[in-house]
Amino acid sequence: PAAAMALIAAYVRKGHLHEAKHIFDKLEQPSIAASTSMITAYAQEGDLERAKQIFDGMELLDEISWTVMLQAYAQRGKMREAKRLFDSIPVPVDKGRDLVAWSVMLLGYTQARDVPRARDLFQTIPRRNVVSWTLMLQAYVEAGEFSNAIELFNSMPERNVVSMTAMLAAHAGRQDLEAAKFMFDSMPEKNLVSWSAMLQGYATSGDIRGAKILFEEMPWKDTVAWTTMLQAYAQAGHLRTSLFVFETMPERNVVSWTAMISAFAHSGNQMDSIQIFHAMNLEGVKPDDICFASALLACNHVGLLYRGHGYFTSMRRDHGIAPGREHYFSMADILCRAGRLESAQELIRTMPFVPE
RNA sequence: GGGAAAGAGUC
Repeated sequence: PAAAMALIAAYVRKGHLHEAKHIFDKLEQPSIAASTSMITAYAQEGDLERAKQIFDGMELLDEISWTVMLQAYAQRGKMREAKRLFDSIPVPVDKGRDLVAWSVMLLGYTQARDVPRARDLFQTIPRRNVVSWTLMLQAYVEAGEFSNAIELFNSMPERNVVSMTAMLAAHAGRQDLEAAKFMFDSMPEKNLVSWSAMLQGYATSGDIRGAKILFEEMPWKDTVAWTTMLQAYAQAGHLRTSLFVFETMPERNVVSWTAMISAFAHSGNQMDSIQIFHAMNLEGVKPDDICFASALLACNHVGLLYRGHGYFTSMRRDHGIAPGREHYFSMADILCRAGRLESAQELIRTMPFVPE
């Protein structure tokens, strides 16, 4: 049973819902933890119905199972459902409401760009911690309410490396290199994310020289940092250097590959993009929706009808990815360029989105 | 043994 739990947790973490379910189904008396893991697994798949089914079938619920179900709704933007559930969570009179549940709600409103509700909720939290404050900061940042973000940051009772990095990243996002650097230099503790955020600050400000210097000073580098550097060169038009970074980095994930595909496509080398896309498949790195969008864009620009169509159909068939708007539009564009107007119209007519 | 905040790719 304990071993089964460890297995389920491992499968869920890797996104292997089927394997997790297989083990879960064999348990006669699933523990709260096992059921909670399965809720997480279904929520990851976007299958809220099954997630709720498990939740409703549980005899005992604890703080974590409530919060996981809450998160399932909040992550999918179902804030009305989330709020209903939140209000039905029993609150122990002595301890008060679980802070994590507050955080999940706050994050949900942030992702919904609902600053008024986020602020209301934030002000209702009886004992805010640094996570609550950082979430509220992020709500302002993502809604573009920068002066509110600054004001909140300055009034935070406590800051840590995460909240300071969030503020640093906000400065970087506005290309305020001075403010970002000032924050970076004033941080008593820096981790890989802080360094990476600073690196991104240089990159988006077009200071490729500063980016390179910082990159070489970094005490640790992961794939995110390497890809940021790759992208910095690509955006500055240094395609050769970008490719050099790509070939030098110790590991490449789907984001690094996609950055390279786009770098070639944006510089007019669409055939190189397509070669990179193939090399990625040969390496066994699974393309995701964004990667397919980039590959389709490259096909579109050089008018590769059959290849483009091959990618488009392969998305669902081989990778289980539902084509989104941009995939349909790219594909329709490819068809148009090839003179297949009626096929293009048919595709747009049958796509599961409202055409604009 | 299961839950919350910060950094990279498309537009």
